[in-house]
Amino acid sequence: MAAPVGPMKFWKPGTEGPGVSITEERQSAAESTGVSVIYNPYASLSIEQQRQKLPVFKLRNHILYLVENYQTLVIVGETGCGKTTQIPQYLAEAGWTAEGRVVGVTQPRRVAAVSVAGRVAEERGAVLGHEVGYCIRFDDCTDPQATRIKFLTDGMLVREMMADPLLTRYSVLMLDEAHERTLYTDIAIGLLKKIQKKRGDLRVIVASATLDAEKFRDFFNQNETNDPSKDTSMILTVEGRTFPVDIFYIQSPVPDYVKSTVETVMKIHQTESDGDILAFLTGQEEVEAIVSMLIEQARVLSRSGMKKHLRVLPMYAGLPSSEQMKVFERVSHSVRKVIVATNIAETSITINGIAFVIDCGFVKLRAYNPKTAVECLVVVPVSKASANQRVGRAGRNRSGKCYRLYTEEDFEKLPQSTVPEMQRSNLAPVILQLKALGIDNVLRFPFLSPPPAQSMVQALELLYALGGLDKHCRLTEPLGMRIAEFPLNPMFAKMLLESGNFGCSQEILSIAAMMQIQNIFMFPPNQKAQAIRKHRKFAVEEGDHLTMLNVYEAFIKHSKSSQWCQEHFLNYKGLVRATTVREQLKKLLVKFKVPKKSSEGDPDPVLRCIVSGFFANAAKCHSTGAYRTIRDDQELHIHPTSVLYAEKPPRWVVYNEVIQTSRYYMRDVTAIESTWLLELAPHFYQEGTVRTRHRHQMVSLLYSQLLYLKLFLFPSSIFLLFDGNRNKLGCNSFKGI
DNA sequence: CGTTTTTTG
Repeated sequence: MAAPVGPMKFWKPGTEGPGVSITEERQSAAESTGVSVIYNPYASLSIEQQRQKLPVFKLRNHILYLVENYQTLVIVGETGCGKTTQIPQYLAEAGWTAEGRVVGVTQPRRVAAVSVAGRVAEERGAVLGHEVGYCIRFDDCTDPQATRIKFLTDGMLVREMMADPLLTRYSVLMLDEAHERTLYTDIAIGLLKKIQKKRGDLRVIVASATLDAEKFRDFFNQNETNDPSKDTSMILTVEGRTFPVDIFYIQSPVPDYVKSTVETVMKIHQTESDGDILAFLTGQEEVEAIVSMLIEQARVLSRSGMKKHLRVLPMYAGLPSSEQMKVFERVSHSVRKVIVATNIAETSITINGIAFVIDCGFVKLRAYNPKTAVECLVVVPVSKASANQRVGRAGRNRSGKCYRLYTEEDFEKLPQSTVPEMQRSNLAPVILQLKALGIDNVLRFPFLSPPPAQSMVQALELLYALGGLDKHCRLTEPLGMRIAEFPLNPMFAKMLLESGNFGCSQEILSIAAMMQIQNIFMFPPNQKAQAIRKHRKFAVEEGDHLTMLNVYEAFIKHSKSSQWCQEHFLNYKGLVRATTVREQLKKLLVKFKVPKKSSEGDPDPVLRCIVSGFFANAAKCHSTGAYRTIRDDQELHIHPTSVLYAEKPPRWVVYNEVIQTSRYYMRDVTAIESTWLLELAPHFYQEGTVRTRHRHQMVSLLYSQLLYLKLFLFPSSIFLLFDGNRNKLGCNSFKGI
């Protein structure tokens, strides 16, 4: 096993060393997405024979026994063990779907729910949507009478609880990929724990990676005695079926992982036999830089007579989908594919045929500063769990190698797992959702990982300001309940609900829908200037909201033509999605009897309506040329993607969100009149100085949860990025009060 | 004056 030679030196940790052995690495590699069913080495066997070959089959009766006797089962299912497709079927065969009951399986991502449902339906010889179905936003493929095994996104499960708080139709719920700790998985986990107390018959199966198994078991265990025979939860491990992956570390730290990635790719290409390469980087810019460097080097190589060619492909979420599809294309034997990707390739997509993985050791994550209520994107070291997940992207169809561009010593210093999303998110939608589910005292909600107290305060303050909560922190009727019903952030929901009063619900619907889609404007690297010129046609001086409205209306006027989109460098799929989102939102407005009206081209009511939802996000331009928020005097700038960027800056603006990268940037910005703030949010802004008196009011709310939090808790000022950061989490969390 | 990790309802 020759390591690459030259400036890049790797070594494989020996079994005697401090490092983990290869087998251990594989065991701790997190589970794959449900898309893993693509690869099937037993395709020539009958479906029944294939099912029996899966590692999980040997444990079929054991699993059924445990589900029968324990309320919660934590399954540590390694990659390729077959748990996602098989366990629901075992349960159905054992009678858990008798008398109209349903076995539900949740997935964090839509595609996974659909593809696994398809595979299971096929195995059962069923038509998808009958006995086996799936339910994701915009696509309910189930039959209320016939469906027995139902795959759904965890977000959908939380939504279902609004109609049926005890999930009475379900006999078993399996939460797949729970170790990913996505926001909705965590909410579902807390809610299921509560439901189990009222429904002793409900069974929960948590599918997780090794690392978190005990945490899940202890969380669900209702046994308060020391007698383990009374435990209500249990762990079961199912071995996987993957190929060995050798891990190599770099000998000494590299100053520039971009350069090192390029060098490592070239070394692999020149010294290793067949097999595609997957490199993990942190962002679009890095990916594109490496792609062009590699193409350059590959040219030099082929000129010098190298027979084997390199096909270099970028992969990130912002890439047009036609470009994304290229990474799945098969290439001839004389070509080696190199895919340079962001963390999209870690869980969201699975590429077959990867033999070599290069891991730069960093990841770009969204984090939330609970003190300033600003989200930021930060590049941080990956967690061990992520690094192992990256390793696992090789070894799916054959043995492989993983090159880590950091030392083994540094690997050991990495945090065990990434901080759960719950602890690095804006909690306003979460709190509202919980309140709508009847959980009034959100402080006592069983969070698997409690979020920072300050995030709670921010969320409660915002919801109060929007009128969704009253001064006792209770959900208001009907406003609060209605805001919660929208699948949107509360500010958008409030804006929509107000749109009837401004006589512009048509326009606001289009704006709200468009704002949910990222990357509407596309910039193909080679035609960037041309694209910007085309985009300028839609721009208006009022700002991004009305610009997006223009785009949407033009799209409709041109009969939703994909060709028209291409000509104008617009994201066709995104625009189609905007129309779907708009339909869904429109139904809710009809339900709440918001009159259908148009301002007939008058921008004024539309802008005022935007302010009625986003008044809290107002900023003023100062003589320095920089903006500052009204709430906190925080310095802000207009994001370079805004149409107001490089224009004469308007004195007052509102924005949808702030994102901190190199500076604090406002995204989706619209010019407003300061008088509108006083007019439309008199409870939030005072006349004269336009300073907030909101906080003042909040502190006067006796007995409110908010006051409770404010008086008793230490405010946090540090971003919580890693679960391992015990001290910081300890002082910021409200657990135990 | 200088840019978007990734999901989900």
